[in-house]
Amino acid sequence: MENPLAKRFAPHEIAEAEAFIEANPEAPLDPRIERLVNDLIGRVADKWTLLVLELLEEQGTLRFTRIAQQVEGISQKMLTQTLRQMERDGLLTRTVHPVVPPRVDYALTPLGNSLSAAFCGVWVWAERNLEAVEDSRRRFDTRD
Amino acid sequence: MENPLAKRFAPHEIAEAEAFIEANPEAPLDPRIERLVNDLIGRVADKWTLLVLELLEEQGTLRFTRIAQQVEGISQKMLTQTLRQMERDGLLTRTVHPVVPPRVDYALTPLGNSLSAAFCGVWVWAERNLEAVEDSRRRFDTRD
DNA sequence: CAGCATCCCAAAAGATACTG
DNA sequence: CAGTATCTTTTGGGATGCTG
Repeated sequence: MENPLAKRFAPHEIAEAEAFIEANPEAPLDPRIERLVNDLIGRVADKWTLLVLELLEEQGTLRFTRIAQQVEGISQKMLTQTLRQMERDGLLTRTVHPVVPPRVDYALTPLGNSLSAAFCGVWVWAERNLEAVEDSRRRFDTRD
Repeated sequence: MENPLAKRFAPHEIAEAEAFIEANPEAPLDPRIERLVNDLIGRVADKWTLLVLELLEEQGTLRFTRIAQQVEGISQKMLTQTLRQMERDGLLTRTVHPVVPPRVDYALTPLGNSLSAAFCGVWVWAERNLEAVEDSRRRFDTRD
């Protein structure tokens, strides 16, 4: 199994931990929950996932080939993999139309849209601070 | 060179493009800038980078070994690499104290703190939606 | 068209040993 | 202590062929 921890909790266990966190924002997380959150962050804070997420957010429903064309540099294998993982995590829906030739549509779920919104601050940060970062990199590379 | 695009722009070129973006939020980005932003996102939206960022945000100045202890599962190689990249991007400072045994302190810069703040929404999203995601994964794994 | 399967190579990550 | 150097393992990703 890809993530052995993913099945150790009943939904109510997670819900209780969640409620506890909400009530005690300064309390340290349950290590198991912390690990699940870190795993989740690890999956969504992925280059391809982010690019697909933003593309679907901007353009709505898209077919496999359209996504492949617009996500620069992604291989078909990684796109398939990324889409499957996002589907598994509930970020998008995959709709297969029984026609010839086959047609498969991908679209964000409300959960996917909310994640995209959560990342908005990071995109804004990246655009706002691009110059500062590039400056820092130049300085670092030319230091004695 | 790690990123051949990183040195093709003078700061004022980037600044002008930035201003244009601010003035035309719906206009498509200059492809070169878009690429730089994507590269930057690719570096900061990295599992280890995020974990180190949050750790330093919460605990302030930390030494190498303290970070290694608290970032679960990171190897010293990846930690060194991650810290160097973050330093290069201007997210943190690395202070070497000339003592025996050696002591090296790491602390976020204002830029690093602002990135951490930008990621706040993502952490909140992950905690809030952990249960929904885990449910989705269980359903996906047990589908017919 | 939208993929899955397979093979292969390169790059990234991990484990371990060693050093100023 | 805070790394570097080295070696091994894992993963990423291109290429190709095949299928419903």
